[in-house]
Amino acid sequence: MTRHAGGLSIGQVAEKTGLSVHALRFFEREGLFLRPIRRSAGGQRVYDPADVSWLLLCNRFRESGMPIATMKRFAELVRAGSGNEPERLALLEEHERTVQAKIADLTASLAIIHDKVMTYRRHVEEGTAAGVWSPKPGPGRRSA
Amino acid sequence: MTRHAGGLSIGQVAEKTGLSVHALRFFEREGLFLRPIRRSAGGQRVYDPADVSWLLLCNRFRESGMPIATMKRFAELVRAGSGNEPERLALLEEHERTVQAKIADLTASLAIIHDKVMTYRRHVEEGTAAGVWSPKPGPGRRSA
DNA sequence: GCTTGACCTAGAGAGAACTCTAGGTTTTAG
DNA sequence: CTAAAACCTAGAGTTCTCTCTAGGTCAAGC
Repeated sequence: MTRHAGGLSIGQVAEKTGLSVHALRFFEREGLFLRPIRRSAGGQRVYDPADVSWLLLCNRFRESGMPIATMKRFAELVRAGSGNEPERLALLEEHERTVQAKIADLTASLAIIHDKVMTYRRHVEEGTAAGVWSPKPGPGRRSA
Repeated sequence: MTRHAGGLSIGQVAEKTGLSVHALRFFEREGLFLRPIRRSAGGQRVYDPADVSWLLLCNRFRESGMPIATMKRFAELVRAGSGNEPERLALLEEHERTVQAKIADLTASLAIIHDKVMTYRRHVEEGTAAGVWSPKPGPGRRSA
C-alpha cells in the first residue's frame, strides 16, 4: 500500500501494537475505534498514527482485564464528543478500582504461593517430606 | 446425607469453598482431586475435610490465574507420592514468577490508568477539554 | 506482466472454564 | 409416608476473545 499521507497498513499497525491483523479487524467490527478507518482506493485499511496511540491505550485496558464491552463503551463516549467527561471519568475510576482489587488479590495469593515454594524448597534441600500434601495424609498434617 | 465419619456433602463443600456444585463435579472429572472422592451407599459424593483444604489451595491457584491443566499436573505429582518434590517445586516457582509478572504488568497499567483518571478529574473540575481524546483531534494534541 | 505477499469479507472454529439441562435417584424433614 | 430438597450422570450450551478458513482482490518487485 502506497503511503496515504502518513497512513499505515493493517500489517504495520499490527507490528506496532502487537495485535494480530485478525484482532485489528475484530476490534473494528466491535466498534472499538474512535472513528471509521479510512480505506485505500482498493479497499484496504489505512490507519493514522492517532489510531495507533488509541490502540496502545486499548492494549493497556485489555492487559489490565477490561472487557471489550467496556472498551467499546469508552470509545462510544469519546466518539460522542465533549460533554460526557464525567461519565468517562466514572468508567476509568471504576476500572482503576477493579485493577487495584485485582492486584490486591494477586498479592494475597502470591504470599501463599511463596509460602508453599519456601516449604518445598526446605523439603527438597533437606530430603524430608513432612508438611507437604500426600495422597493419604500419612503420619502428620497435610498443609503444603 | 447422614454423616459419613466427618464427611461432607457436595453442597456443604460448595458452600465452604465458594465453588458451585457444578464446578466441583467438573473439577473431579478434570482430575483435580488428590484421590477418588468417596461415595455414600446411594452414590452421593462424600468429601473429607482434607479435600476442602485442597480445594481452598486450588482456589488460590485459580484466582492467581493458574490454568486447570497446570493444577491437574500438580495434583498428579502429589498423587504420585513423594519423590517428585523437585518437580512440584519447579511448578510452584514458575507459577510464582507468573504471578509476579502479572502483578508487575497490572501495576504498570494501573499507573497509566491513574494518570488518565487524574487528567479527566482536572478536566471535569475545570470544565476544560484539552488533552483528552476527541473524535477529530481538534486544536491540540490527543493524549488522555 | 506476472508472481508473491499482503489484504479483503463473512463466517466458522477454538479453547478455557464453567454452567445448565434433562431425566432420574436419594435424603431429609415433617 | 410423602413431598421437597439435594444429589446423580452425560452431555449440550454459554461467554469471551480472539483465530482461522475459504475464496477471492490488491500491490510491489523483478
